[in-house]
Amino acid sequence: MSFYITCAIDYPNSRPHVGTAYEKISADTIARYKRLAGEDVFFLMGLDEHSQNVEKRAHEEGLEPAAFCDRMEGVFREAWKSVNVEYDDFIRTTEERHHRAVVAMVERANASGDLYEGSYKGLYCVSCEAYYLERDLEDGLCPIHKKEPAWREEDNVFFRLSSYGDKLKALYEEHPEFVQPATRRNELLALIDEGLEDVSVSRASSGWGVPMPGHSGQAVYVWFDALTNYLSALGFPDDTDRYQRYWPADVHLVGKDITRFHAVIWPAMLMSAGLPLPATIFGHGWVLTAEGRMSKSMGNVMDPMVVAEQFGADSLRYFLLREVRFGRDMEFDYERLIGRINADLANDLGNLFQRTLTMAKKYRDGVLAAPGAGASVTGLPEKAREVVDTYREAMDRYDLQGGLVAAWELVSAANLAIDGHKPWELAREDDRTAELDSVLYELVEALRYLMVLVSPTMPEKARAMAGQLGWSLPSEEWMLDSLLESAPESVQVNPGDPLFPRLDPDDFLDPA
RNA sequence: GGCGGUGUAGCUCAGAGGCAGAGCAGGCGGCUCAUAUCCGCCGAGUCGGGGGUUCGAAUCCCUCCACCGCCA
Repeated sequence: MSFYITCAIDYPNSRPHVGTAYEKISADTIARYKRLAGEDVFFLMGLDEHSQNVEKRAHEEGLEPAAFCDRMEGVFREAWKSVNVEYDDFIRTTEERHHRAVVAMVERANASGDLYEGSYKGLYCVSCEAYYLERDLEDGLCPIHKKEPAWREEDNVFFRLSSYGDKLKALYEEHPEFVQPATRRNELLALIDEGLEDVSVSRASSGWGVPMPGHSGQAVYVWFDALTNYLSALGFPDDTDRYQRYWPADVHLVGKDITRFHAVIWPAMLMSAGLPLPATIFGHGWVLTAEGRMSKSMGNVMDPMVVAEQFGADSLRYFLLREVRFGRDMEFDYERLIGRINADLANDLGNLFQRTLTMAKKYRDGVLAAPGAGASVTGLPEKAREVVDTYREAMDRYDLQGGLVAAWELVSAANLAIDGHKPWELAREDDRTAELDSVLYELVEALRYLMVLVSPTMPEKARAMAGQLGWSLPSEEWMLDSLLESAPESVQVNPGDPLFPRLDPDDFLDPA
């Protein structure tokens, strides 16, 4: 089975922040999980470069937009690398392959009779690249940028979104999973029920953008440009192998603020073009700070590279995914981050690894053989299988938090089993060596399961665990099914450095 | 203004007619393999307020308050 997952493409007019990274980390974790589950995964991200803000920013930097974007591509790629995000393709909307796809989508919509010329006039905020109604302004200013919008009137091309209401409604009803989480779906159903209005799909061109076919002086506006990236990365409009394998997408992962465009305009565009629809639009929550949403205009951004450097990329990833139910907003707070790292990673998981491997080393010189068939001594193998089921069930619903919670049930069970069986006592009793062998082996097996369950969220730490467990299978070959079927005959473990050192909050938090 | 959501322990939240729960934080105890870790025990919370239905309400109904989202 193939699995195609995309992120929103980002405006490169400023550096990515932790909020942007959250989306990529979530998508990366889903992609890695799907690979574990044995699926043929394609994971896409990229940049949305045709924005007037990008153009403006480039000129402020004294660069041509194209050169500026080339530079920002490096900045984004470096940021994603720093948080262990690995994608299969990186699409830029200024690429030739993308232009061809955009033109094809416009032509298809036109051939379906869904485009027409009209005139657009109103108050326009250049920063938002959007028109405002008088009543939506605050003291005559754009509510987001606090700038005065300018009166603008222009002839544009319009898309007949209004004629897709019934089809979208039917889509939502036949596929309740199309928009997730449910709260977003409810909002959009209400929106559709109120009646959709046609949308303008072109703008007067400054030369930066895809020229609107058949309308000189006009550039394709954001919908037909940006949304189409999901197709262009697959080679559309050519009938490529990639397109055949991966379209339609399984999930478009986007921020809750742009879920609407992905769940209304995008499927309408695809219907108009006669193309299959994606299975799910998932609207994730925002990363908030005490001052509100993390965003450039709030001036409260945190650089993911800096946070990853300070706390470890995988620890940051764990925190972001474990802290709240996926889909909801989360508050990014250093005290909480450190609390999670210490409680869950250092104390529970890290210490479990350390104590288990130390005992294996001390009592059996690190070499453990599989006990004969039969019921386990600790119950851990049975627990592990149960946890894997819960884990898969959660992850398949994109409940990334639930997957981690399930894995931690095994962590708890293993810590409990150690206290229950007291290997240090068994080691002193000559007639109980077989029991000690079994206990140690079952514990190490539990660690092997944990290594795999945790690998989508913490790929780097999973490799470190693999090293200590003497597990040499390359990460590409890690799969849940083979994990379940092939318990090793014997293992040779080597305790190493603590996986997650305990953090002292005083080292990170201001005494003030 | 319309639609929807939320309000439960110090904090974050789960529970959706049948004895108020989990994790974290805090307190006490136990263990010694371990990263001051792990294990166990410890909760006098008007379940936002008020009214109602019911043998029984965090849970269902009405109403009010506060906050949030979407739309206008």
